Amino acid sequence: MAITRIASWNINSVRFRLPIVEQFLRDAAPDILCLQETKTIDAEFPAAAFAALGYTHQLLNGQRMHHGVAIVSRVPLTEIERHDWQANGEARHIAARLPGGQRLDNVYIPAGGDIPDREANPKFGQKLDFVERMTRWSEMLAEPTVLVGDFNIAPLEADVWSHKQLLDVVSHTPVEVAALGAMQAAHGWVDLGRRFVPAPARLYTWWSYRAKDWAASDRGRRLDHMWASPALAETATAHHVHEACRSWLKPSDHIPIVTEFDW
DNA sequence: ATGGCTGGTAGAACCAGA
Repeated sequence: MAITRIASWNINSVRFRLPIVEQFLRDAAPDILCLQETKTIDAEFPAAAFAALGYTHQLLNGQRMHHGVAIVSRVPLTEIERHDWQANGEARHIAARLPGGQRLDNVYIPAGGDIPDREANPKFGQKLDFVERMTRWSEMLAEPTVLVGDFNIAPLEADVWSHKQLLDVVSHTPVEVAALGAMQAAHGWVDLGRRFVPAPARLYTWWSYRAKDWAASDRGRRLDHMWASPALAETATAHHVHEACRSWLKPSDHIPIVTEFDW
């Protein structure tokens, strides 16, 4: 058996942040990296830079300016499909078939705007609808799958710096947490982050750019996740959050997360 | 309690992120 490392990172512009992506790939050496918020059309994706580091297999679903996802890999993979769970043309998902037959889904769930109310803020309703459609998809999904990405929901009290102060803040509201819980139950998804770092231990993947000192204030949230089908979850051997990347030059506001599988 | 920052694109008294 060998170890396969899968990483996920909301990079907040893959072109602007190419130097730190390259540094991460050198340091962490994942076999596969799933990116969200690439913010570029596929024709301008820095394909040659990734290929130069050995990540020659690339699946791209980008768009101009916003959103965009990609999977770059040192092992062969083929595209299965790309869902548009908002039915509005936004590039938020791509899925791959891995060499061992496993399925890998990379998703960027909508942030949902500022106001946690469907009527006052249509983006919040779109976010809930997106999760609802992923729940219907999860119910039907019958193959061993790893689902990673920026879910933009921090479900547990220990996933945020202050449960009480974030109850009305989009990403941690009870309605979002309930929707994500329903999605998790629909396939029996195993939360790999919490399998290896059980609550109530602190586990964050995002810190706002607006803090003067992100590490000192430590007002983090766990917005990025890796889930696996029950049988596949048993093959996971380690999980890491690369918090140091938040302090790198020109950082993303998210950090990369990695799970190792014994495949 | 509020405001605080960032990238892309346009050239903003912008938008979107979360």
